[in-house]
Amino acid sequence: MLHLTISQGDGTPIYAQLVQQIKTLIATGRLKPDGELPSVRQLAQQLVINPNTVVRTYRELETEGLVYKKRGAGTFVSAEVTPYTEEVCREILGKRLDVLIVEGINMGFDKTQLINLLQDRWKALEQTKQEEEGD
Amino acid sequence: MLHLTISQGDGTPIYAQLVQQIKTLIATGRLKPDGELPSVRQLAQQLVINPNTVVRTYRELETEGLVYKKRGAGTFVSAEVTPYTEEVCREILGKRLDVLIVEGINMGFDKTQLINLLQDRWKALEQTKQEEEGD
DNA sequence: TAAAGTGTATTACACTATCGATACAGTGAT
DNA sequence: ATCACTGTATCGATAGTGTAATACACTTTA
Repeated sequence: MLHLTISQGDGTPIYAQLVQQIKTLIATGRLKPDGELPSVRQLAQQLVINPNTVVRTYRELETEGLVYKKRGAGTFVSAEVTPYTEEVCREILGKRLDVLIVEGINMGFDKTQLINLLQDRWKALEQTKQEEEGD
Repeated sequence: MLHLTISQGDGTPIYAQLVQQIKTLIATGRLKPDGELPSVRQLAQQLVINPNTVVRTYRELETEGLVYKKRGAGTFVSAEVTPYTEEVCREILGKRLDVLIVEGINMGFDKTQLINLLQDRWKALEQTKQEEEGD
């Protein structure tokens, strides 16, 4: 059973929380390509939310090419990670980096500090992956 | 007069677009500490939007400590950039970096590529700053 | 003090997002 | 064919968001 949690009442929508968590699971390899995700109803029951909310989560992930669905069978992690060209990926990530950089500068960070932070976070993310694999 | 533009009809709210643009102007030094921003009414007229939308923009910026307001006088760029401790800043930026890293991994980027992208964008941002100063 | 500028507060309203209830449709094992 | 499982589609209640209209209060300048 997947480690998924939601915080109700928090401003962020349930489906968005789930999208982010599942993305992380995929990125860190805890959800393998062609691995099956919980069914819409099962996950809904597990989290005590409406099946439609799970549907929306999966649709969002499908739009980004991270999962594919087989009607009547289930929802699975995509083997090919992304439907975008590398050029488009650079553009998307670049724009998001821009606003992050601006925040950083306004908070008094310099380039080196930001890069260090990035490296720390990357390491931490891989760390959690290792620990999970110890299951 | 500030170079501010908005795209109506685009999903992103006007006030959010303005917040981001003004943040960039501050981060790149094109708006100097204690420099005065356009008045609520003036900017509203310039962009053909409601003054309240500008009010919201400025309030957002004030909450983050980037500007301060003098009732009856105007809105100004803060001298001290941020009201947060470095620890809190790291936390905020770190969380945002986490989701960006996950996106990056899912798009097939490795750590080096992401750092390179970060450096490129940082350089580009400083570039535009230089150009503006040539006015 | 008067005028003309500043930001503030209140109210209204259209629009959208979010989530739930419920009925439908495809798939696969028996 | 049937059953039990998948995902799908549609509708609606509700709350929240984004923007506007308009009247208010403070400051500065003359």
